[in-house]
Amino acid sequence: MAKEFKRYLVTSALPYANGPVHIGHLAGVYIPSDIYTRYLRLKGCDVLSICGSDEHGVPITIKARREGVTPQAIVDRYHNLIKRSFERLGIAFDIYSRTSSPVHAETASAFFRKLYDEGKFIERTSLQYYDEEAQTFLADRYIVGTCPRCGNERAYGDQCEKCGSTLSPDELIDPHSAVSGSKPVKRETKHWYLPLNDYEEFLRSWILEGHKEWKSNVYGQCKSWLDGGLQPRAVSRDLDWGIPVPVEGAEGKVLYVWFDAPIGYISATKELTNDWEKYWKSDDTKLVHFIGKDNIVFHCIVFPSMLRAHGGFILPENVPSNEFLNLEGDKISTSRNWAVWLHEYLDDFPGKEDVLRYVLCANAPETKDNDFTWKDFQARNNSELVAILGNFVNRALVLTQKYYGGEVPACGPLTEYDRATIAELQGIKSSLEANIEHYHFREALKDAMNFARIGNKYLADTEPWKKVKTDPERVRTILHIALQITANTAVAIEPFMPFSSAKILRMLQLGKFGWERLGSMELVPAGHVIGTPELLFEKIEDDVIRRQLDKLAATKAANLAAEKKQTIVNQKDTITFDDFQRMDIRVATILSAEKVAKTKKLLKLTVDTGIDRREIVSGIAEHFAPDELVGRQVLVLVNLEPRELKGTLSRGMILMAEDASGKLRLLTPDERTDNGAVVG
RNA sequence: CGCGGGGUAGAGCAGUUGGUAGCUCGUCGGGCUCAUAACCCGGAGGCCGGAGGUUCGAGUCCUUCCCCCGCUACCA
Repeated sequence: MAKEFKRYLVTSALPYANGPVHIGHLAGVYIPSDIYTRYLRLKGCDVLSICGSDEHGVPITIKARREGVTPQAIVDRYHNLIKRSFERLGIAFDIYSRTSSPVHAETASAFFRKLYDEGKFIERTSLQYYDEEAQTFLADRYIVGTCPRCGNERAYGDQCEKCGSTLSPDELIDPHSAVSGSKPVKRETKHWYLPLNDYEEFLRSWILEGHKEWKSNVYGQCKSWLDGGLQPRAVSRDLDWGIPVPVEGAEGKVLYVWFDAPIGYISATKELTNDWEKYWKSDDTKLVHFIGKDNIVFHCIVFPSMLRAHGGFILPENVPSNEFLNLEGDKISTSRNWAVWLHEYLDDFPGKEDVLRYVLCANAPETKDNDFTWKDFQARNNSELVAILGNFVNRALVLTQKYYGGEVPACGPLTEYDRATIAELQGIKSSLEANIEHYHFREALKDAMNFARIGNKYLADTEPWKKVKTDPERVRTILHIALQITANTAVAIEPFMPFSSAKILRMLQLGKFGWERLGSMELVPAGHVIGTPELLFEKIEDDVIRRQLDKLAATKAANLAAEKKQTIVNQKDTITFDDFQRMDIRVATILSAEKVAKTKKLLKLTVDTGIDRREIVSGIAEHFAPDELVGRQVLVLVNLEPRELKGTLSRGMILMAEDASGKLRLLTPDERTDNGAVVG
C-alpha cells in the first residue's frame, strides 16, 4: 500500500497507575514506540508521540483501600514515578498525560454523551451484588468467600488466588463484602452496552480484508474474536472512582476503565496542541498504536468500534503488538515482585540507560515470548556494546588524537576498497529504514550496529597503524573515512541509543544531524578539531550481575515465606465412624507413570492395588517426575466413584499431603508391605 | 477438547511473493597489536519438530500428528 501520509500519530499503551513500570512494559511497548518516534523525528516528519497514565478502575481502589489512602494518592504516586522514569530512560513522549486530568474527563464524557444521544448504546438491567451497609455495589473483586474448589476462605468473586480458579461471585460459599463484611444482597442495576456485534461486518472488512499486513499474532487474535462472534460489551460500572456517566439518573456509575482509557489518547493530544483535530480527523494522518499482546482486543476491536460509532475519527493504520518478556525463566509479576523495575534499574545502573534500551530491543519479544536474563544482559553489554560499538568509536578517536592532535585530516583519493565500504554503509541505510517502518526493531538495531562493525573491519583491513610508517598520506584518508563512519554510526543509533549517540557527537564536537545525512561522507569536515575521547560503554563485571541475581533470589525467598505463613485450614465437620468405614483405602504400588498429553498437571498412573491393576489419573505432574514414582508404594482410595479425565477412566485417588506452599508429598507405609493391605 | 502464537547450528533469532539455509553470541584455528585482553579472517556445528502430499524444485504451499508458551479446562 503506497498510501501517502502527511503526519504521524504514535500512541503507546497507557501504563496502569497501580505500580511502577518494569522491563516487560519497556520491551513490549515503550522502547519500540520510542525508536519509531525518534526515527520519524530525525527524518523531519510531523509526528506526535502520546502517552499517559491510566488511572481509573477497580484495582486502584483496592490498592488504595488496602493502604488506607485515597485512590488519588495512589495514582499521584505512580503517575509521577512512571513519568519520571520514562524521562530518565530517554523515552521522549511529546506528552505524558493522565486520565484523571480535567481535559480527559470532559473529552470522555462528551464522547459517551454523543454515543448516548445518538442511540448507539443499549441499556440492560442485571442483578449484581450490593452492600447495604456501605450502600455500594460490589465489583466481583470486592466479594470474598470460600473457594468451592480448594476451600480457601479468602477467595475473590472473580478468582481464587490460591488455586487459580476463575470464579463468579455466585459460586463462592458464604460470600461477604470486602468493604463492610456484611452479607451482600442482589440488586438490580442498569448499565450501558456498546453492541460490538453491530460493528462485526465493518471490522471484518477493515481488519481481515484491509490489514492482512498486521503482525500474525494481532491478525490471528482479531480473526479469532471475529469468528467467535462479538457480544455487546458494558461500558459503565457501579463504582465511585472514575468518570461519572454523563446521563441523568446515573449517579454512582462511572465509565468502564476500558472505555475511558483509549479516549485518553485523544485527550492527551488535545492537551498538547490546539491542532489536535488535524491529527485525529485527517485521512492523511498515520495512526499507530503500540501495545502489548494483552491489549489487542481493546485496540483492534473495542476502540475502533467506539471510534466508528462516534464518527469523524481516523482508525489505526497498524497496531504493532509484542509478546511477553519473561525474567530469568519466570513470568514477570507485579504482585509477586518478580520484575526488574525501571526506577530501580536507573538507580542501580546510572549512565547505563542505553544498555537497557539496547538489550531490551535486541531481545524484544517480537514474535514470541522471550526471556530476559542478567547473564545475557552482561554478555550483550560486554561483547556487543563495549567490544563492537564502543571499541570502534574509541579506536577512531584515539588514532585521530594520536596522529593529528585531534584535527580531522583531509580526504585524499579513494581506493576501490574505500568506495566499496562507503557503498556498503549506504546500503545498510535502506535496510535500516525498511526494518523500522515494518516494526522489525530487532533487525533494525542490527543494521545500526553494522555501521560500527564495518568501521572495525575497515580499520583492520586498512591498518593505519602500520601504514603510518610507510604511507602517511594514505593514513589521512583512512582516518578521515573512519571519522565519517563514526559520525554516521551516531546518526544510525540515535533512535535506539540516544544518550550514546549524543555522546559520540559531543566527542566529535558536532551538532545533531538529520536522518537524511546518514550515508554522507561529509559529516566531519577536514580541519575540524574533535574533543577528548572517553569510553562509550564500560564492561559490566560479574559481581554487579551477581548482586542483581541475589536481589531476585531474595524476592523468591520472600514469596515462599509469605506463602508459608498462610493459615492452617480449619478442621472439617465431624463425621461418624461409619462414614469413615465407607472409605476403602489400600496400599498399592505404582507400576508405571506417564504424562497425559496436552495437560500441565495430569499424570496417568498404573497401580497394583492388590485387588487389581488399574489406571488412575492424578493431578501431580508439577510435583513429581514420572520416573521417580515408578515402584513407590502409596495409599489409594480405591472405592471412589470412577471418573473420566482426558479420555482415561480414573479409578481411585492417590492420597497426598499438601503443605502451605502447595507442595505435594506422597503418603507411604513406613516399611514395604503387601499391595491391597487395608488402611484404617 | 477448543482458540491464538511458536518449534530453523550449543544459546538467541532472520528467512519477504517456493529457486544453493543465514545473522548475532558462544566455540575452535589463524592474523593483528591502533583499541576497553578489545578488533579482523577462517573452520566446525542444521534431516529447518515428525509423517504424508502438491511441484522440475518445499524451511516456505496443503493434510495430519507431536511438543513448548498464553487464554481456557482438567487436578477425584
